[in-house]
Amino acid sequence: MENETVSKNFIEQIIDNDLEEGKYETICTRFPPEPNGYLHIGHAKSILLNYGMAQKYNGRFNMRFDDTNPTKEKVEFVESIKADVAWLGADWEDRLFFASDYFEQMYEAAVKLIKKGKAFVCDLTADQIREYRGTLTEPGKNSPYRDRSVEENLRLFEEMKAGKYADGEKVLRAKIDMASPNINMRDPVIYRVAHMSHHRTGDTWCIYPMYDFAHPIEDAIEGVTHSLCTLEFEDHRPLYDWVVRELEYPRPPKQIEFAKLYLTNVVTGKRYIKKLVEEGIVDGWDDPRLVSIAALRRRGFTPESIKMFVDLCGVAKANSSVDYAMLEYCIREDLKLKRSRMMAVLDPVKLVIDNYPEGQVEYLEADNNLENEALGKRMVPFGRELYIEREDFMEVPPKKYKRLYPDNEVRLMNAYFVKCVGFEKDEDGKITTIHCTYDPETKCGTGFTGRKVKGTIHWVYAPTAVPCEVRLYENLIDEEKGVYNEDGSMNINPNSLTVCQAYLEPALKEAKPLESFQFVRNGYFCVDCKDSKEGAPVFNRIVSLKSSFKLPK
RNA sequence: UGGGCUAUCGCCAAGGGGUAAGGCACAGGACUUUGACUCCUGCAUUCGUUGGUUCAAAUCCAACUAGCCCAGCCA
Repeated sequence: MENETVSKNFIEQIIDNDLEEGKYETICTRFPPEPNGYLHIGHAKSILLNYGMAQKYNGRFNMRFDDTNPTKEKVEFVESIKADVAWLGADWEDRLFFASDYFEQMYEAAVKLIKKGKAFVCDLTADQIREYRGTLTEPGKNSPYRDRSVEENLRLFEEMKAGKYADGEKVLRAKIDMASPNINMRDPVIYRVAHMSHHRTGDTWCIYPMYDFAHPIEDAIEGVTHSLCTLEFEDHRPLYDWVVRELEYPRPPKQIEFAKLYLTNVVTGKRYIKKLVEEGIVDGWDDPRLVSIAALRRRGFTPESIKMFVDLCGVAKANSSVDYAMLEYCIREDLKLKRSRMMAVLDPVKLVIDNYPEGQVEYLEADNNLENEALGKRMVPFGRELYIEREDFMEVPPKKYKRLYPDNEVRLMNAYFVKCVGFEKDEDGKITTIHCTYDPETKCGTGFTGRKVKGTIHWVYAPTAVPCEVRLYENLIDEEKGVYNEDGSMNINPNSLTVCQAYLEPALKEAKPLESFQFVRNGYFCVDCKDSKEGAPVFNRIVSLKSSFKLPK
């Protein structure tokens, strides 16, 4: 129903059109990563876009590893990519494919091209091929091997396959047009020799197809109808179409390009992440300050929030960089109704209720989430000695300050009104203890309306408080200066990670890895899936709450 | 100086001849057992620039300008 007013993006318009014209009965999309690294937020856009289109049009979505270059690929990446895609909720059902499964068919396709006189074996070296290719402004010139006979090409290609030639000695090239203004059409290499063990096919092959040749074939074999990829492949589309046409596929797939997703103030470049890891600035490619899928998961982002984010960003063909605040908005929006709101004190100072009986403990009822009854209630211990947030008390309050200060009364969330009657300092002037009196009449839930207070603060009962490590993350990058300098260095924010020794209410001790909560006024937190040991969990701050009152420092 | 693509608010982004949607961000205000949430209100006389066609142009035409991508036997 919310889609009624939302206009269709350009890809949906193309699909609508194709369906109307009867080009395809049902559509099929795919996510085709090369297993050569970890996935990040940019891949999430491609995954959710491809999957989303298949869903929307009741079509199919394939998972396919584009493993045509054994020099760069590893099985570990296959597993991590599958896990990330599944976590995001893109369901490929039983359609998990590998380009390497099609090597035989690709070989046959190459032979077909040779027989049609559309491909030839070339003996030029890599350097020579580059020279012959021409430049952006000058046309290239034909390879001297371009006019070999079909028979000779067939024989040579067969020998390439049989392992008669060393790496780089010969390649198979498509015969198109060396004078094309599009460099991709200047007799592109479509097969190269690489004596290397492939992570799936082992040593069966020593020739491997190039992306431009392999990709359209993969799509065609699987019956992909709309092959969605990023903008840098626009120039490759004529070649994609050429391959599909020359190979005479009956229902040719169609390549559609969209702009990559960039985020402001984050580091996505692999070599930069490597540098950050080496310098010890982050603790790995899944450090919660990074935006790899694994990092976002570890930080506490949900698949739903990432889906919302991708949807909000939209799809278009203009290069753009989305404000990080948009991602933060999405996770807040996703978590606010479905997670419990707990009390945790990040920077504790002791509060003593002078008129509360020493040694007495009572259990107070608290809603886990005021707006979501389904999350239920919990009992929170309360007594004479509490911890409250250091910033919730000020000896000399600034204007509009609503929290605790001498003679002011506030509500202890889920408990009673307390009034500040004094405080203690150490020799450095640091507040050590705050003294209050409480009013039993004002107990939460009794419907007391006798008087009102302006502020509400959170607390934990000191004797049962759970000490715990809490990590607060901020932008990894100094916002003012941008990510990179001309010299390739990065503008790292020195305060991107702050570790607090916090106190949690007892219920939080039971939190499990990846479980997330809202800590009242401190934001959303998630149990670190890596660093949570037995005893108290380690919490990562996912995102802070918006705050319209800034404490003067 | 070759080819391809792009240009609408601080950031995304609709709109494709009939007089600028929406979201984020931001700023006010209301409400409040979180200074959160929620709820109101405000936020492009103007669509890269300049001309042209038209009763009417962000939308059509022309010429500019700026940005991104392409010269891997990477994907």
